[in-house]
Amino acid sequence: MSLTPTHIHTVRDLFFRYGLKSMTMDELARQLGCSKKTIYEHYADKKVLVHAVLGGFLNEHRNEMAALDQNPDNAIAKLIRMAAIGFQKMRNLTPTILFDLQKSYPELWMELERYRKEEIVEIFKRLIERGQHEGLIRKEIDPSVVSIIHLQHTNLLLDPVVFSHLDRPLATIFHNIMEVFVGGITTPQGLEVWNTTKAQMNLQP
Amino acid sequence: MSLTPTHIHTVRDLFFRYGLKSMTMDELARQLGCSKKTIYEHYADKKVLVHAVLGGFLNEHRNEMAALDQNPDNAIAKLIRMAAIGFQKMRNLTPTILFDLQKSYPELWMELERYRKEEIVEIFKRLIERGQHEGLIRKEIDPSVVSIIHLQHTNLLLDPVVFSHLDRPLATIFHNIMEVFVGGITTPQGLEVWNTTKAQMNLQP
DNA sequence: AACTTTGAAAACAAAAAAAGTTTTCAAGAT
DNA sequence: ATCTTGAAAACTTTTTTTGTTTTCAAAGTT
Repeated sequence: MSLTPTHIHTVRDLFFRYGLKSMTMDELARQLGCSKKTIYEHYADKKVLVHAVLGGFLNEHRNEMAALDQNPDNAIAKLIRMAAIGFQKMRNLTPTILFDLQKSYPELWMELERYRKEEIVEIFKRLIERGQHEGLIRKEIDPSVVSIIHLQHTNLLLDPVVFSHLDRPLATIFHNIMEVFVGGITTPQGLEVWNTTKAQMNLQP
Repeated sequence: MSLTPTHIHTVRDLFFRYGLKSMTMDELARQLGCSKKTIYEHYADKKVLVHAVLGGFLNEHRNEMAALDQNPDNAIAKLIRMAAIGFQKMRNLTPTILFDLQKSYPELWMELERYRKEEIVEIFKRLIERGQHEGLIRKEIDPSVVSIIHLQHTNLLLDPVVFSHLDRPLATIFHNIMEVFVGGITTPQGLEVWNTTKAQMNLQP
């Protein structure tokens, strides 16, 4: 048996839904309808499997970001689209899986942290700089500082204490965060772009 | 040290957030800022602790139901309020904790199932009968059948596949479910009651 | 029709982790 | 000064999980 992409996607679902600890290899095999032997033929051990699944998740995001980076939108529009994708992906990261990652796969956890703190922040920093050249973002804004602020905004979604008791759709929370953030960094011209972009946007993909 | 109600509430939070398996006794002690010894002075073993926490959760619900049952509302209003509380409580039950319960504490899982399938369904059945006597619910409705339908409605909230991809607030989902359910069982007079009750209701407590 | 191959299912050993117990020790109470 | 308390940490025991191996039956092959 060959463990198709569909299978690996099922594994991701299970890991994300029940956490890495609760989802044992036996349970995984049972849910996939295959034997453990088959899993171990494709993945040396559980750690490799977990890395493959989360690495895939991260790569997906990396690719989406790269694709967006290609297109010829203005900086503000890009920034918003990228943020939307980031927020959308965040919601899959439940407290359980984050907890299990930190505890049992610290290297992978650090890799995810690094990805966010370095790669993503770097992309946003460059976007903000571009926005400044385009005259859409105010010159007083320090791109390094502000891109970290954005990272912290996305972090808020991971903390169940912050917004979840409000019982608002992610779209609403996203919208408000962007309203503050974009409003806070744009020139009058940039604000116009934000208003038109906003009108076109559809957060649920 | 005495493990105050605050502490036990923290334990509940941790169990609900991270699941029963990921939350080990060591981790629990660490988070509570006490020693395992202290925990074991109050609870013979982890099973007892888990039972205490989830028993408390269930009892809370039982008491809220009993309190509502006392007040002199009409059957429709009661039914809606009770449903609202039930839905509200449901959202705490993440896939992880349900999975861990079924796997590691099957007796407790069965007790929760029994509570919902017997006690709660019984309460709703009686309410529907009362509603029929009050002329608010149609006589063709079979209380036994319809109270089970309601149970199944609440079950839908536990399945992450059903509604969560919609990214709607619980309040919206609740409202729609009740719109269908109440609309489906009421007499014209009952429908009026539902419309006025609806206006007063505030789902976020 | 005998013979391979395949892979699920189950049994297994080895390793890891968690439960539960005991010891240590320092801070506060008596 | 002595006693008590309980966190912290060390420790043992039990349980769970991992990862491997074996069994066996169904499907395909010659």
